Formats: sequence, structure tokens, C-alpha cells
Amino acid sequence: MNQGVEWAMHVLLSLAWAGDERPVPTARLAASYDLPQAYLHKQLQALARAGIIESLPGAKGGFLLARPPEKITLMDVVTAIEGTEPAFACTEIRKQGMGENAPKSAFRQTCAVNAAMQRAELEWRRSLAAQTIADVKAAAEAHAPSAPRLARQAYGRG
Amino acid sequence: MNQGVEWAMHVLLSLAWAGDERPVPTARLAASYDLPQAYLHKQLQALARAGIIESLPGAKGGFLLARPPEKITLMDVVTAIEGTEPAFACTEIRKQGMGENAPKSAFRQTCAVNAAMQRAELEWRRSLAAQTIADVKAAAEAHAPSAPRLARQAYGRG
DNA sequence: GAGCTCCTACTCGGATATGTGTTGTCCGAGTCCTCCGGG
DNA sequence: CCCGGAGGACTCGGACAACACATATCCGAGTAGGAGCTC
Repeated sequence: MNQGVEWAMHVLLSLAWAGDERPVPTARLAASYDLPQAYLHKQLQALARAGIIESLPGAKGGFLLARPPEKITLMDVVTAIEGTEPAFACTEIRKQGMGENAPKSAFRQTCAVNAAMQRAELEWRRSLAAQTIADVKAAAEAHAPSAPRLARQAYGRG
Repeated sequence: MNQGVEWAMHVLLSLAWAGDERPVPTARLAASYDLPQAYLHKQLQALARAGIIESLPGAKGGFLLARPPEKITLMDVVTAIEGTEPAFACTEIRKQGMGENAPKSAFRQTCAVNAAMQRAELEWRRSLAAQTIADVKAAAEAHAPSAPRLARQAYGRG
């Protein structure tokens, strides 16, 4: 899985803590997590294209959440970074191991292997879709109650 | 996800159908699925190292299942091909977005982001572990009852 | 002193190199079968 | 005719390239704020 997913999650947490008052530029975010600025910027663009965050151009520009954290599922984030294609891609190995003699009817139904893999992947997606940035934010605050204040200090003002 | 996983699944189905009477060489398997023989061979080696299939060297050698299909979970197969490392690797972005001022105590607990992602991945693993090659085999036979016979024809005899 | 203009600094956006991992290929080690020679 | 041995053919095993995608970076387009000039 892409490294960018983890970065995106943390950045979204930061943006949630920072609030909608003023946008946070990439440089600020990269500095606080000690990440390569240019590459993080690329991930943020992906999030912006997906409509998860909003970008404001210009000198005082930056990024902020496009909607409240409760409305952003982890599935949304993963999809934005990784794309929509399933992890297990069925190549439809045609002959299905039975040579040329196999009846065509056997290929009407979806491949049993694919079905099994998709079932597992669906569970994964379901779990991701059931959790929101707000949930993660709450969990993080439970561990570190000072996180919101520190984040606002870091991003809220110059 | 590696292409090899799909190949491995189909091959294991074939081996299950072929039975333990005589081993099936890579060339035969590659031919029936129209796959690059050398690369498929590499995947089979991975399965053998994982103890899922057994390899017999020599002229009449080949591969056969190391244990009955009921004892081979899809998780086993994925692990054999993909490795044991989790898809989402937490890089422990140290400062966790709150700058240098963050208290050390905040880092004792596991990262909330990581916990959420692991939860989803656990669901995926659980689903994979709950399904066996025998299950997939049964599903495939339900769709194509002639599959076992055809496979035995293809692999069972010269 | 107030207002307008230009200029600079800063930020997003996309196009461009690089590195690592998957994909694909090759040749050597070992085993079984077959053919040939001898008894 | 039966038995033993050598040769060949086939298959697994691991080492060796080629390609694709993730990683990393750079420069151009656009905007806000401020300095300077004019009235």
C-alpha cells in the first residue's frame, strides 16, 4: 500500500484540528511531520481531486477540509490515494485449467477464485467505510489530549 | 496485489482435482492456463517453501498438494506469495503533527491511524483465513460440474 | 495624506527524473527412464 | 532370454535481466500583500 495513505490520514487529522479558519500550506504540514514537501504535495493534490480537501491558491493559500471529519471515511482516503481498482484483479484465466474442451457455460458465472478474494476485499472496504476521520481523531485525542491545542498552535497562526 | 496470487489459487484447484496419485509438472500447469512457464514456476517454488505444495524432483517429478484442500486457507496462499508484512505499514511519523512540544507520553500508545487501518486489514485476513481451497473448489464445481473430470483428464494421465 | 500601480514573495498545479519491487527469463543440479551391451 | 550400466531427457532450484509503478523533485501559473509613486 502506498506510503501516501498514512501521510494523508495524519494530514487530515491535522486539518481537522486546525479548523476552517485559514488554509494550511503544504510546507507547514511537511515540516511538522518531517516529510518531503514536494511529494506530500502530490498526495494532497490527489485528496483535492477526490474532493476530500479544498485548495486555495495564492500567497495565503493552502488546504482545508472540504467537509466535516464525520463525513470523511477511511475508504474515501484510501480510494483517493490508491485509486478505485480492486487490489486483487481477476485476469480471467480463460481456460480455467480444463483445457480447450471446457464448456462455454462454465465461463458465464464469475470465477470462484475471484469471488472468494472479492469477499475478503469487501470486508476490508466495509471496515474502512465504517470508520471516519472523526473516529480516528477521537481515538488520538483519547491517547493525547493535548494534540488539538498543539495542532492549533502549529497551524492556526503564523 | 501480486498477479501470482491468482495463479496460485487456480493451480491449487487444479492440483486438488488432479489428486495425489502423480505429481503435475510446471509445464503442464502453465500450458493449461496459458501462462509464462518460468514465472509460474517461481510462484510454485514460493508455495513449496511455504509448505502448501510438495515438490518432487526428477524426470517424472512435479508438484502436488502437501495437505488436503480443507487445510489450505486463502490466507495461507496469500501469505506464501505476498509475504507476511501488513499492507499498511505504519512509519511512525514521530512528531504526530504537534511539533517538538508534544509530550512523550503521547507516543506510548499505538498510532490511532495505524490502529484503524490494522482493524480493516484484520477483517480482510479473517475473511481469507475463513475460506479454504476446498470451499473455492466446491463453488467452482457448482458452476462447472465437469471441471473435476476435465482436470483429471488434463493432469491425471500422460 | 489617500489612492492607485507595480513588484515581490508565496502557494498551488502539473510535468519530469529516479529507485525499488514485481514481472519475466535463463542455466545448473538431480532424478527417472530407456537403450545398449554382456552374461 | 535376463540383468547391469551408461546415456539422455525431463524437472526442480536458484541466480540473473527488464519493466512498471511508487517515490521524489523541479519549474511554471496565479494570487495576496506591501512598497513606491502620483495626485
